[in-house]
Amino acid sequence: MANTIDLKSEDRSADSILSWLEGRDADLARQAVAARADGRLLDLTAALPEADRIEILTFDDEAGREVVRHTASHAMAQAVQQLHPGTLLAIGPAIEDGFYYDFDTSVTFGPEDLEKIEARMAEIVKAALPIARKEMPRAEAIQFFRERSEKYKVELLEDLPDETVTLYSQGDFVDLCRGPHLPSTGRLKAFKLLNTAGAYWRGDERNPMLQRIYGTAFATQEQLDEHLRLRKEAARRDHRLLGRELDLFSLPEQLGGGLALWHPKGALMRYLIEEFWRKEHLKRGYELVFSPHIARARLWESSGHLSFFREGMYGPMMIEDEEYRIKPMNCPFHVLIYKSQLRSYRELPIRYAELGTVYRYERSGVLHGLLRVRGFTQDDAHIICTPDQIHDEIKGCLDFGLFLMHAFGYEQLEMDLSVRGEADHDKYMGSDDEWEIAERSLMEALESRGLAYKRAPGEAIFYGPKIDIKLKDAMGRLWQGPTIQFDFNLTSRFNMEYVGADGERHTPLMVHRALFGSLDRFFGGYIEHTGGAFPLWLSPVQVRILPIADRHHDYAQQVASQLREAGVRIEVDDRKATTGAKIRDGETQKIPYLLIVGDREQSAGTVAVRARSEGDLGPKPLAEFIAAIREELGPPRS
RNA sequence: GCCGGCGUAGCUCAGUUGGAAGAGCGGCUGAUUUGUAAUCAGUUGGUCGCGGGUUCGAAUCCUGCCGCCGGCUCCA
Repeated sequence: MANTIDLKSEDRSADSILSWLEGRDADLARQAVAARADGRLLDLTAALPEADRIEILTFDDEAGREVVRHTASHAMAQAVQQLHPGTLLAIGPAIEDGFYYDFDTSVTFGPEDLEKIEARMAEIVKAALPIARKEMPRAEAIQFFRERSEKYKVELLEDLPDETVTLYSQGDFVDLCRGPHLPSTGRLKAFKLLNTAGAYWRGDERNPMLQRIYGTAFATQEQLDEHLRLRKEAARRDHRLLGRELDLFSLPEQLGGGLALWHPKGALMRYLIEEFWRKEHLKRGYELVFSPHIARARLWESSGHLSFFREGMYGPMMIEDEEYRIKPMNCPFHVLIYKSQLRSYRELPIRYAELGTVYRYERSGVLHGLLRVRGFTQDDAHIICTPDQIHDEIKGCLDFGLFLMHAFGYEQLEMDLSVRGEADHDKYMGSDDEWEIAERSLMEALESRGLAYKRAPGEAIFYGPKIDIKLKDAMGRLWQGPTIQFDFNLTSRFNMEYVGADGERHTPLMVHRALFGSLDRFFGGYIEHTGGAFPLWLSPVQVRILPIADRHHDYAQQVASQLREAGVRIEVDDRKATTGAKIRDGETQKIPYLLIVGDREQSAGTVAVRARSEGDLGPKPLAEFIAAIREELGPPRS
């Protein structure tokens, strides 16, 4: 947390914040990276501000981390320019967990280059170069960078609105930068360059391709080591590796990019997830529907998808001279079900839910395991209701989403409320009234549940505002979770109506809602979250029985049939292998319980229980074991 | 799609200067009858991603495709 110091009675004669702080609190001065007063970030080299209070930022503050990483990115850029003169600089910001810098250079950076650059950075750090801030009129800065042929910097400057800009320099290196920065390169403690990648200038593929180097920096070597350990752990948990090791799914080349096969164990898990999902929906008053994979192109014209989602859709196929398309979304089908009759307000709310498989074109370069595919199943639902009902419906969606995520062990959630931008209301569908009621119902739902959320103006989709829930996984990474979106587009395009109590026709409100989003992606993320160690209710094999020798096979089968009767998914490892090898295989397969049975168990009618990653729990009567796990055999309860 | 890297047995990976395709794991067979994370032996397994070229000779060099990986962009 930021250290706030009252300045009112302080002696402000020191020539910088840093020297003032050194006289006051040497410890804090060592850890300080920047300061903040009146909401403005300041370099430690700046003079003490007029403000009444000052916050001293350290690496523990988010803004402080950014300062450290941004300074690291400058040190990297300096190292690159020293090693490869003529390299042009694009941008080099701090990002979540690290930083990057984009370069325009004729050399191609490989892993060896990263080591060399890192070594040079270490020299720059050792030299403890003072970092100086300089204000300059924009025109002068343009002239300065033009002389150095830094065309990207010139372009950035030309787009800046401010008449005065700031430059930061350290040794022979100068960069356009808002700052703040550490007072000296010597204050960088622990950093590491991670990988290289191509990146378009300003993210636009019509622009030149630059070379990006990613790195990260921390306040201490221990923190950096921990971060690198987590990265390694994440790589070890990669769902593509676990998917093969646990025989859950595959994406064979012969099948085509972005198309997955669910193997029996993965399919069983998916079945269990879907069964849970369906039951929970029925419990909450949803009605399940099914829809086909293709539809006349005209339907997609009516819905507008052929205009605003065209690039995501696969090409036409002709059926009896009529153009059809594979569905990229389920919404129009649900709308047609709604429109199959004239609806009364008494029927509302209507909640249609479907596990609908959709196909979307994704460029080959973005495909990634199950997380990014071309065919996937959405857990889609559309709620159609009156304005009176909308508040309760949104709360219902939110509660449902939170329940489901908790059921899968996601405890840390972040909420975004995406609303219209201030201006430009023309580009959005729906009336001001509709937007107001929609935004209010979303906001109230979040607030009634005491959830902290981030309001994001301008982030709404053109057809309505939405809540996005993000999940933090076991390795601290954020994933897209449930989304609750208003849709003013389809209600209007399909002229959806209901007859109100007044006998008049009204346009209902429609909410599009997905909780898993994509079952495929959710499953991929869940594999990484759990590392393949699934809870009992989802484990394809819940218990494996390991007879010690052949003479125990009969007893093992007896144990197996009793467990099977109790509804446990079991296997008997009757291979001719040592018990050690069987245990190792069971642990590798991440089976929750291994039951070892030998002479002692056979004569006592017990099983020796070994729990996944907990080890030997000793012998237990079988009935006792069954009673102990019975509660966890089924899905979580609401 | 673009930039960069990679592609050798089911998996993980060696393969020197262009000169007879290898190991471990897995699979199969046999022996061992096993007590809490790998018993031993034998054996099987290859269009060296695909096509074209250079060469007396190509896994190795050149070239065109395909796929995968890290990113860019977009999003579930």
